[in-house]
Amino acid sequence: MLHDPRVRGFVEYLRKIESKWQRKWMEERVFEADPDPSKPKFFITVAFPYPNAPQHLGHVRTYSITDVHARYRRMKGYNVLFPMGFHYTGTPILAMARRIARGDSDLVWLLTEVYGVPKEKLPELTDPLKLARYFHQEIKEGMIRLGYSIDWRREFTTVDPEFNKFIEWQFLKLREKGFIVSGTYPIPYCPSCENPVGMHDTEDDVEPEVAEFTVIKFRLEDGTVLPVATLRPETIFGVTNLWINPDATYVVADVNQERWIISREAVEKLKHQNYSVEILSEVRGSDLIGKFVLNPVTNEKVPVLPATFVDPDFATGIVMSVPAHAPFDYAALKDLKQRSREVAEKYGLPEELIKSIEPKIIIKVDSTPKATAVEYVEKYGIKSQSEKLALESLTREVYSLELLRGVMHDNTPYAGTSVKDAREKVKEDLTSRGYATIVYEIVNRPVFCRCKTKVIVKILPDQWFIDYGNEKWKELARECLRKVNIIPPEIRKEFENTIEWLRRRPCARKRGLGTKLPWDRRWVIESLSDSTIYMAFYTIIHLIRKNRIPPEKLTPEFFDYILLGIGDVEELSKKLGIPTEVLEEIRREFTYWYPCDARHSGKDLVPNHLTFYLFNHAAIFPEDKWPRSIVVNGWVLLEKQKMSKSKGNIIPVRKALELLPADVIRLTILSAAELMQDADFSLEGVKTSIDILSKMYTLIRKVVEMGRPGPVKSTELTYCDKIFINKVKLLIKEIDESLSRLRIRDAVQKAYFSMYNFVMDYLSLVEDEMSDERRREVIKYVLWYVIDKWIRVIAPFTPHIAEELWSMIDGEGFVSIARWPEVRDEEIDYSYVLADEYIKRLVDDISAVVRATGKKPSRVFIYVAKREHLELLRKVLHYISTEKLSASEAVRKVLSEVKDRELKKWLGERMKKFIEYVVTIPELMRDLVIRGVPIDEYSVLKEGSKYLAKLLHCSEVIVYHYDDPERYDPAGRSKLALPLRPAIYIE
RNA sequence: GCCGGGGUGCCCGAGCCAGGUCAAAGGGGCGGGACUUAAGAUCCCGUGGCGUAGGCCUGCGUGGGUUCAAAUCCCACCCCCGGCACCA
Repeated sequence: MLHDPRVRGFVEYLRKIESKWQRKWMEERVFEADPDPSKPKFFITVAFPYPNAPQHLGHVRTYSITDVHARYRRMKGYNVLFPMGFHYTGTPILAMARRIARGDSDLVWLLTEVYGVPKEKLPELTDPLKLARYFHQEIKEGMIRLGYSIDWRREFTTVDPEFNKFIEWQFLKLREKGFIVSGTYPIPYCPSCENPVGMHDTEDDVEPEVAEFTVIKFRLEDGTVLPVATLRPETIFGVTNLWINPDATYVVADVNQERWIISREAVEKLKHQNYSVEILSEVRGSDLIGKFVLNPVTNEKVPVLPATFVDPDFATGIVMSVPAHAPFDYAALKDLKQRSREVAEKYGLPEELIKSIEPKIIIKVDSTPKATAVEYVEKYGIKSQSEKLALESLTREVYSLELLRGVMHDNTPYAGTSVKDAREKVKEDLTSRGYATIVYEIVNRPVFCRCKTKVIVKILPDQWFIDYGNEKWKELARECLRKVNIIPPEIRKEFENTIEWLRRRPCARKRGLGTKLPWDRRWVIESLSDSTIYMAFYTIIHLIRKNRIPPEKLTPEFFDYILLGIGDVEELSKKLGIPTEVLEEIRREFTYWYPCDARHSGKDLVPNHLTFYLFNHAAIFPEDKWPRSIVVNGWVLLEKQKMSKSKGNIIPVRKALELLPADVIRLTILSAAELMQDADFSLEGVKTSIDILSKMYTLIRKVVEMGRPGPVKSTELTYCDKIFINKVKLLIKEIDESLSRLRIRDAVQKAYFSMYNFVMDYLSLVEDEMSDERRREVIKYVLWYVIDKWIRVIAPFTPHIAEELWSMIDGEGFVSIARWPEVRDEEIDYSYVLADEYIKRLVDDISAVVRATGKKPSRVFIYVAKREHLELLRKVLHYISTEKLSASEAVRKVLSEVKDRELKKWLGERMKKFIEYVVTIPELMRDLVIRGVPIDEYSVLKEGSKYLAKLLHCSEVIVYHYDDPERYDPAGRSKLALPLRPAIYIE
């Protein structure tokens, strides 16, 4: 398609004009916005890019939608500020640079082959900051070349010293309010890399799942602790014995001043979880078999028995056995009983002891005490503890069954308590009394780090958290959410849920770029935490720079005054040595622009960034500075496929721009889907976009070449002209409505495709009138009227071609800042809209007849009903819509009201037909009729008979009143005429 | 598991929140026609079934229900996609 020379030519043409207009916008500072109290302001922002790699089409969507929104508002008369910054904060930039330094071949391939980074640039990109700057520039260039209407004077990065001071202020504020807390935090960790591991750092991208285990201290007679790890502490009441792997190696160790026996593998893990562990000696698992331990809760003495399913690499390597409620335990017990003699001999135990162990039921399910595990194991015919997979799945089933429907049995102190509650209570009770402690373990283990080391859990001490779990803060966030307009409304629920989910969240790390915690400089504020109120910074940074205010003067008092209006200007001025005018100017700029009227982002940021955005605004700013609206959009697919690095099906912005003009890229993405849906970027779509742009361009050019129209009197307009003009007006109004709700795809469809079709339809109807000189002038007038509006309407979507066309019609200034062609409802003459609907429907009907009969029409006769009949219809429709009557009730009611005998008879004869017909009138037509929009069927068709003939491909259309005595009506069809539905005869 | 979103004709995709020309917008593909030396582009017609007069029948994941009337409302079920955090 792109090889077609004509397409190629048009594409080249577009590219040429695009750089031209981009240059002009820049030169004339069209998008630089300063406070202007005479205009309503609109401050629009979008999640800033993270420059650890170039951008691809997925990013283009969010920014393009934002740009359309910005441009639309600008044309609607708002003073629009659309700024952009760059997010350097965090570790991915470091990781990227390190991987390049290591010569990671996958990454090198991705960068050079997919993203088109020149090979010779790579060495430079091993420096994180240079890497960020490099991609920053590339991304910025892409944005400029895509025609985004950004005020670049306000650009900043999150490592700028001025920004650091701003974030310091934010964190001091949060801390003042008690929203920053410190504590410990368990995290998946690679002991070899000495780093936390997330999904991206593991082999096969597995997300390591950390779970909290309760470790209950059973004790030998000498007080040595055998710690057993469990997810179900409430089952402590059903313990019959402990399990130890006889073949594993255990150690006796000093753990936090107690003597513990744990598996050798557990030693390192405990150390990473802040236990002090000192190994005293080693023992074999088998040496522990047969010993008795004391259950700290029930004070029962239970034996230690051997089980092969016990994994020494899991938690402490010791397990408590609850055969009634744990399938593994029951299976192991069964195994043991089967070879009780052998085992007894081997470990010197009384065989009776083994034989005497029976599952102890401690949980009721649906009010019946049940040995759930026993039931399941028997039901599924599990033969031995070595059937690991089956037992794991049974464990899950038992777990959820008992969690959901289980209640503690009468033989426990928690009788009647649900399993769910009992679990918490027992845990709480045991830990507070020192009978238990907490150990974390990776539950989906083994998970391996990319370096092949097994991932473990580490507890980070003294971690700093943002406490999104704080109930008071949550209430503020909920309030903030209630006040904000969410587009599209469907995702509001997700925000609501997120607010409820959120708990405290680590907000600082030891590595990465960013701002240091002001009260503890070892920590760097993490990226999702320094990006929550930065929109405010856009409003002031350019002034900080213009006035050459050094970062050290950007004290908390400075921001308190600028952003919150706290403090005395004179005093502050004296203290900082900044003139009061300057301080006041900056304060004014902030108060003019803030709050943010629209915040855009992809839907991935709803459960984190966007929700944090609400939280932080609610915490720091007064209500009048809270966000006004949030706009969320879906992904971009490539030929229906999800874009992914591994598939290599990523189209970087740079490459897209090499192939296609910006307007085409924009239009393709914008028209592919409505906001929340995934937009498929396909060759097909590209083709369609180029196609419609070129058709539109050719058409408008043709109109322009006809020359400017001279003066035309409104009386010279024909019925057809007026229909066309009013249809266009209505269309523009609809586009406006769609755009105001950001139904961009719908707006695009209408602005390009519907508009083009309207114009083409009109042209085909009037083309043969062009020979008449006067008529030609009028048509030109109509067309110029329409293209003037048309060009404005497409400007938000494809601004470059719009500017070019605008200059072709000698539009004033830039179309980018021209007025939107506002259409007030009063300006639309709906009688023409109704007439158009009427004609369309009639044509449809006639075509249906033609099709059904197979006749080729030469003459078409049309018989129209009378005005009084239309009035009857109007009444019926009115009753249906206002009094909620059924069609038949409404018709009957109207019939009863008719005084005129003729009319009554007319309706009476047609009752059944009329009722059936009423229901079938399309919505738009129905509304227009109810509103009393006038239409004279006879004159509409009379005036339009020539056009009708054209539309129907027949030689003549003859219109009669249905009761015209002179009418030609061989088939007697005229009596079938109903209001707005004339009778037809074809020959 | 928890929480969200969704299942529409050959395909993509509107419509469903405010039930009524909804056989279901708009594309795409396919078939036919016009134009052309031809192809492409463009335009017209058709695209569930039946029908020689604007009609009828079947239909919007499955099964029920409410209603004069349901793709649209209610209930149950099945299936698909996304998020679940310290990662930007």
